[in-house]
Amino acid sequence: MTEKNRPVRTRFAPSPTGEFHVGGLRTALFTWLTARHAGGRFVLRIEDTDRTRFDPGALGALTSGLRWLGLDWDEGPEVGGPHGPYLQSERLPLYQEQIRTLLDSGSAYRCFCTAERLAELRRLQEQRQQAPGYDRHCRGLRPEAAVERAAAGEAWVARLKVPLQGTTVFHDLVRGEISYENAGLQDLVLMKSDGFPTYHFANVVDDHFMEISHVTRASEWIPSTPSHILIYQAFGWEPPVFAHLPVILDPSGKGKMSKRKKGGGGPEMPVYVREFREAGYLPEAVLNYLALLGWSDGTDQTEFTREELIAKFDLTRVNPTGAAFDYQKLDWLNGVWIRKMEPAAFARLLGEWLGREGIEAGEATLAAVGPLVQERVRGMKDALPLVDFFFREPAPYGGADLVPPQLDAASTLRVLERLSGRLAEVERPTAADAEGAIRGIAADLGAKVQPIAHVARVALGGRPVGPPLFETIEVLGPDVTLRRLGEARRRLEAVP
RNA sequence: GGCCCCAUCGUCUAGUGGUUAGGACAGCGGCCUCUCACGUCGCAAGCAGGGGUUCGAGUCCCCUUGGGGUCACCA
Repeated sequence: MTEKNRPVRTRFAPSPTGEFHVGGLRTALFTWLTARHAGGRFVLRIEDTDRTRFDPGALGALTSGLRWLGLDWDEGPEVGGPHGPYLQSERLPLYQEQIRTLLDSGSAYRCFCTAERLAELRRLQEQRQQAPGYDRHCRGLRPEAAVERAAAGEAWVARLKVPLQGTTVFHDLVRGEISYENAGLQDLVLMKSDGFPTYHFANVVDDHFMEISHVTRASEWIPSTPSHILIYQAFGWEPPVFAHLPVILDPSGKGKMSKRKKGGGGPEMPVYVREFREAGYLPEAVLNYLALLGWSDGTDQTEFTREELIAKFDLTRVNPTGAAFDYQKLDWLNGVWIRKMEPAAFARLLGEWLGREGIEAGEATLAAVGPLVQERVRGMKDALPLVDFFFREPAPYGGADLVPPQLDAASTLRVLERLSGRLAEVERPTAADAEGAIRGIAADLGAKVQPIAHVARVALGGRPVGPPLFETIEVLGPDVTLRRLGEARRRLEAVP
């Protein structure tokens, strides 16, 4: 009964009230994929009917966040379209006109109850342990009398006249059949006294006139869906297909992910789209991860490109269960996508991140350093401590840090001296030269390569971990290498 | 509290009456190896509980329990 053969048109309809949350991004992604998969249209509509919560910066956060993941909209702000305007605050005349239809047909009625009366009503209900809700005080008003009071300037809202009996059923693409007894539904407000529509009313009117075929939204909207259906019925309109997406839970799995949570004493985890971007996550990884959060194609595939998602995404394969956000898996996927990058692209990205740290990196060095770390990082922030010494002096270290567990200070000093000597024999040591030198020293001293490499690694980079040593020596060049080896010797000798 | 939704390893999931319940992340161990990663091999880990239906239930039904959502002139 809800199956349609009309063209697929989906919409993402956020309200501009602040930051763009990942949960919203995931909803946008599923909505966008539904349209793209079917070759339909994706609409962006801004639900700014609450003037008290409006945030002027929110629209920009929304559009830049969507663009970041490559979720382009066919109709909406900035691009226009045949069903505009796409900001609800600019569609007020439409809502006024439509509410009149409902008022005239008796499907809606004017309510003059004041905020004070409503508050008192609620207080009494609470006191008597009754279910809260409007008591339909104005439902019985004679229409003519209501019109007169309104004309006299009395403030009013329009409420939906919900049937007192019967059941409202709808088919949800994700959960199947959902039904509600009308007796439990409220006569909800359609138009506010300030002349603005409520979400419920504007949403239905716009979805109808924008010819939306599939309404995809968060599952928190399930309880108001029967009311929406009743509005469609009051107009005599055919409702769209509904698909309520599962909530994204906190990493702990307890409660929905809303406010930022702190990892066990660790750094703050991003929750806003902007924060993910600033933390150095790749859009490919976020797209991939979000798609898997609540959806699966039924195979073992875990890595998906945007194109693969478009080809395979299907709302009916969305899992109804709430899903906990797993930062570790996102991090892993980010590493996967970093490794998939073209080396040149990675080098460029690395350069940008170094730039933010105030490190100016030459293109040639970047191109040489990039491949050394590309497969060893999961996030761009991991790259800094791995490569900084190529572009500036190593982090300060103590002479004792040079000495590996397998050697003593005297032999460590010998390693430093011999390495300098060997490397100085060649004009410009290549990685192969460096390898020969270090393996040779190990053989001479009857030691393993590991401790010898440790000494050199600390001497050159200031840390016991870093990129592959031999290549590092080649990229660093003879001047820097020999100078740092000499510096290391001085530090070692300074140890008491 | 009323109403609605949900329930497979710690996490994300596959499963559509007959499977040794599969994969991925994380964890642990081995291999690779100049460190760290990557890669690779392996281990551990799950059908919330109870009733039915059935020759046979993770799969269907009911109850319990647990979790979530929602009850505004906010969306």
